[in-house]
Amino acid sequence: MARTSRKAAVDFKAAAREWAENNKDGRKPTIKDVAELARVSKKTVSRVINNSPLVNDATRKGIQGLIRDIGYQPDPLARGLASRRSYLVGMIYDNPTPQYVVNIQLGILDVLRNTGFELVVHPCDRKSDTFIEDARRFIEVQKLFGVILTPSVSEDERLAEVIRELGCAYIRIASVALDMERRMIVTNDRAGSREAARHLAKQGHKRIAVIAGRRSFRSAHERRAGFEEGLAEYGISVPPEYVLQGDYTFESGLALGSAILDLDPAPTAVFASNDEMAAGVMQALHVAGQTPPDSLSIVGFDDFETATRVWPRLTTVRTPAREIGMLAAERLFEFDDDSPAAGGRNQTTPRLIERDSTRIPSDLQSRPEPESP
Amino acid sequence: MARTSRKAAVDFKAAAREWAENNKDGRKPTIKDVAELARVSKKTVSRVINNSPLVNDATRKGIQGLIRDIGYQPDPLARGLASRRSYLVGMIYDNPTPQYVVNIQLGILDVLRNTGFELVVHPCDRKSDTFIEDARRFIEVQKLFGVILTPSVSEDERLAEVIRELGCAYIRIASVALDMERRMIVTNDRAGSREAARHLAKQGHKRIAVIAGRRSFRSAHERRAGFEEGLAEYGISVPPEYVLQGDYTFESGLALGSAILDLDPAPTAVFASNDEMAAGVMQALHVAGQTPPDSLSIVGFDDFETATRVWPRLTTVRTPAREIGMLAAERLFEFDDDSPAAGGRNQTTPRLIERDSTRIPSDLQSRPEPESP
DNA sequence: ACTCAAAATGACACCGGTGTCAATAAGGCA
DNA sequence: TGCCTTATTGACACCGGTGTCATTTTGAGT
Repeated sequence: MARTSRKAAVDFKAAAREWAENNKDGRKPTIKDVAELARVSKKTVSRVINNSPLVNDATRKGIQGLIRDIGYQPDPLARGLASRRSYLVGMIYDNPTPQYVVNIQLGILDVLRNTGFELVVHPCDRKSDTFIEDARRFIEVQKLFGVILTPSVSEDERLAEVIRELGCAYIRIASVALDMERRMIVTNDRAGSREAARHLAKQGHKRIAVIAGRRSFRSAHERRAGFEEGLAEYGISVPPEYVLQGDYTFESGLALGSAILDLDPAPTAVFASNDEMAAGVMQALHVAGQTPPDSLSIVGFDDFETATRVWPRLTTVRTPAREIGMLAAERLFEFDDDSPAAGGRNQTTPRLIERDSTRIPSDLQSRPEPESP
Repeated sequence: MARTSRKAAVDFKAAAREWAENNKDGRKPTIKDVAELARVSKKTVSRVINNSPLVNDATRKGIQGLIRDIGYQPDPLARGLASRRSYLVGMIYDNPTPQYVVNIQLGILDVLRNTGFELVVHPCDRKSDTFIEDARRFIEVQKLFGVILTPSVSEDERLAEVIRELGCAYIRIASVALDMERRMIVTNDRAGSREAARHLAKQGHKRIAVIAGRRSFRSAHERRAGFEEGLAEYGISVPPEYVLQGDYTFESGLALGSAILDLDPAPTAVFASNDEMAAGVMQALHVAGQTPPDSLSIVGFDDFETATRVWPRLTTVRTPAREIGMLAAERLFEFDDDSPAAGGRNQTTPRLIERDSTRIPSDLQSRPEPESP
């Protein structure tokens, strides 16, 4: 018979039965109950719960079985109080685009499921002069295990600094590396819009307008820069009068859409830095009685639901929001892990989804001129 | 000089200064610190924090000032551990429509802000056979202060029963009263779709199709019933072959949209039970080369973003999701309050938003026949 | 001044875990 | 076999609040 421990071996199965019998009133077991049934100290049970290597294997197995049998679950509040760190992960966001927020949340939750960690959502307003203090209090008071920052708060260096000061784990989701690699999930927006540009260029477009995103968002620069890079590969450049300043809202897209109609010479295509604005310019065309993409091809960015709801369906660049959420959560749990083994993927590359809002420019008769770079 | 307390009066301002001086290392104050500075017991401070009426007014004022001055914040984990109830509110949802989820969340958070409570999101899958157990564990282990249930899990009676057993506060958001009034936020979907019906009837439509929502959702029945009620006021009824069974998805709307085109005689209008399906129908028309609302008027339900992104913009019924979230959170905090004074509003009535997807049926020449009921 | 109920406050254990450090057991080696 | 290092375990205080119940004050009434 295998030796289990130097003390008289405890019959863990019997202990579980004992609990079942003596607990007719359905009290939830605590660590003390487990310890007594297993005839060990609370501390040993605690070690098992926390996967401490300082436990004899046989002891561990037995206690784990017992825990399973009687359905013990450590109290996160007590654990949090004692260890000064809760079992909560915060998601701090300021861009309330529903598609984005929800998908990131779902991605994070995919990873959190069954880990005992829970997700606490915390919207904020960067324009508020107390938002940093609010976030600090949130993190400090709740003793968050970690936080995930999404654009555009994720770009706030002061906030990041505060979080670092607090010693809290964090992951920043952004379109460019703003921090140590292991603390970032970067969505390669630049590569994505490069694809968008190539797509239009291949179709033969030459006169292409760009609707830029809100200046204060890094993604706005990345998307625009990537797009111009892509066009440059085909020797195309965007003249200043062809770049319009939007702010990522549908309304700005709508307004700028009609502005585009007044451009002379008229562009044959437009790249809107997100789907909302793309939908806006599409609507502007409809209002003007046009039927895209006949006179104007449109490409968006994000591939949120809107892209497939509008008509014609939007050719756009897909940002895998849910996957991004998952990656962020995964990396968050590796935050303190310095081993070279750690550090999984922390980049996602958006990809072009071709739909119906782009086509060969009307001034080209039959086929495009695919002048490959 | 006003008497403040029977003991030698404590100078709370001086106490605050004392703290500032002796705490160069920036330790966060605990209840013990406050108690010592105020020369009272921890318990008294605790009473002040919890607004217990058992504290002398002068004492209370002083301690409150002190708390403010030194920036004391009670530790939610310790409070939760001791009182067996955390400062977390859970939102349990299964309908991941981003618009809905985010707006409800924002509404709840509007109310939670600065209360010390935080929102924990918990999506679930009603089809999973463990979702009830999962939810139970979630609530029990986290010792949630309360939960807010949104459709359609909110309709699950077994879940509600489990929550009741746990003694947890809860509010159910649904389209009909499934529970005690004070535990419900009901969105009067029936009244909303009645409006939609009246609108079409007033425009002169007679042959009107209906796309029903997912059968297992109460809202599907309410919306359909309300719509038929509204039509009935104008002596219109919907023949069986005009009601199509959808499932609230865009895809079902798309499929059913082309089905509608095959109907003979063709309806002049269709009521889709939500915007997603309405958008689907609209897209089906576009695919078929039609231009709504020329041959077919469309009205949706929800007024999510999609409604204004499609072309023509959707006439629809607005459900004030954010407001619903706020109401739910407000009622949640009154859960145990039996006073008749308690119990604020717990109903919201959607209202019709007229846009561009409905018009006088083409077979009527100039003006509608507004046969008021 | 004395009595007593009501008002205000405090003492102390406890919530359910973890951190620290000491104590004990086991295995390797001279 | 005795000594020393390593592996395992436990004792106990403590995290920062709240619940219970006793104790002290206070103010009205006589």
